[in-house]
Amino acid sequence: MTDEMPPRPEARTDTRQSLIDAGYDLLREGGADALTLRRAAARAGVSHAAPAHHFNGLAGLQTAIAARAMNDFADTMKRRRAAADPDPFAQLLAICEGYLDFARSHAGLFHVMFQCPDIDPMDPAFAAAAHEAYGVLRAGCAPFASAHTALALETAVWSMVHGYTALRHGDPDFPAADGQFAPPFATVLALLLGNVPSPLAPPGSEC
Amino acid sequence: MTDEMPPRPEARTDTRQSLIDAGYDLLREGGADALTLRRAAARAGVSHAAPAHHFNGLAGLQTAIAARAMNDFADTMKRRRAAADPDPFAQLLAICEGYLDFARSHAGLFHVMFQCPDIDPMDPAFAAAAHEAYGVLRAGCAPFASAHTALALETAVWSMVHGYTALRHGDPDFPAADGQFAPPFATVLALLLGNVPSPLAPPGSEC
DNA sequence: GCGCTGCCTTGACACTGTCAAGCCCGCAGC
DNA sequence: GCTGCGGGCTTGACAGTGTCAAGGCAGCGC
Repeated sequence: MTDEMPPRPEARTDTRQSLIDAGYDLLREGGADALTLRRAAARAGVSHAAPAHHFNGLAGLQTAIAARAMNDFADTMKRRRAAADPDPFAQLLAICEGYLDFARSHAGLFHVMFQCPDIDPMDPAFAAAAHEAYGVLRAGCAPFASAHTALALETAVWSMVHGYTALRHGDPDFPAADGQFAPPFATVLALLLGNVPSPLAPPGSEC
Repeated sequence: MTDEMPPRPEARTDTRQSLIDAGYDLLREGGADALTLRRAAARAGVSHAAPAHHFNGLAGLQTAIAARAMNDFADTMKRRRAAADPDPFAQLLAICEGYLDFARSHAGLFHVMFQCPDIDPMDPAFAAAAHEAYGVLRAGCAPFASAHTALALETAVWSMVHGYTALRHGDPDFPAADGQFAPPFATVLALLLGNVPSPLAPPGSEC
């Protein structure tokens, strides 16, 4: 049951949206385990079985919430970018820090978006939001890539920031597997970008 | 597994180990959602409440399983490395491919190891196994790093391979957020390593 | 022999997701 | 106007879950 026009779209989207909002808040306040169909229903003021009429079970609700969260995620990155120095490296770093920031302050949402084994990544709304978020990162990478390295560079940066985030459970001060603390992300990113063959390479590195 | 000696270590570790093995198999066969205290207990041939005497609830069992899985994970990487060309880049790439390989073929275990919000990453057995796994990757990175870039490079590679894996849900052929398919990991890794200031840099690049 | 200490079972509880049945209200047709 | 209908939602039930309390039972020290 997605967005194709049902008879009375308004009433329909009303409780549907309430359920998404309720679940969103549960995840934001209580972490990944706080989301429950029944809790979301109660908070939205409907009966415990109402969600089944709007979503394909728990996984469907999680997917819808993840789509909304992905939009906020993209907004967080954009906001950070807008507040940063116009220098390309600073811009991309700001985007990545928005990424880290969102993961740290919304661990529950982040988990549903990226680590929940049940959501449907092919869901149109989720895919569109993910595409939007990916676009922010892609745009940030563009100044560093030539045409034929663009995809690889985007993949490298996206993987790196995601891995950096996920491996420390959303907490940048979380020690790595060997007990050491990771260097700041800027250092890691510079290691990649400082050496990428680029039309706009940041201030010369050691070579 | 906790190493301090209880009165009858043998009997104790017997069912304890059975529970870990049962849970391990459940995850391997049925994915992340297949693990249940009761199912593990049934498969181990004990009552549904027995696990509570050996682990701190479900999270404790998950942690113990994750520790065992982490050991197998390290073994997978070592095995790949051993079968690879002695060239440093080939060695590190093989390690990373072991990483990807394990994630793809054991998605349930991978989820418990890295994406389960409930396990205790400070658990001694888990931490030791993670340290061991991290050591494999660290050793693979060593030829490319100078003393003062080592930590950053390890972090970069570990983050990159983890992110690359996680973002495609364990399936290397999973399209990225924008529907495109990611370049092979070797390309991405080369983007980082191909230019890292290194005592043993692979075939010269543009600088 | 006795008591004790751990391992484990049994039984119960609240909570979960999901299904089937039915209520209720707005709408189309007459 | 009334009737029939269909979708949104509720109610009620079910199996399955994690966790707790109580107790049985075996092995051990005394």
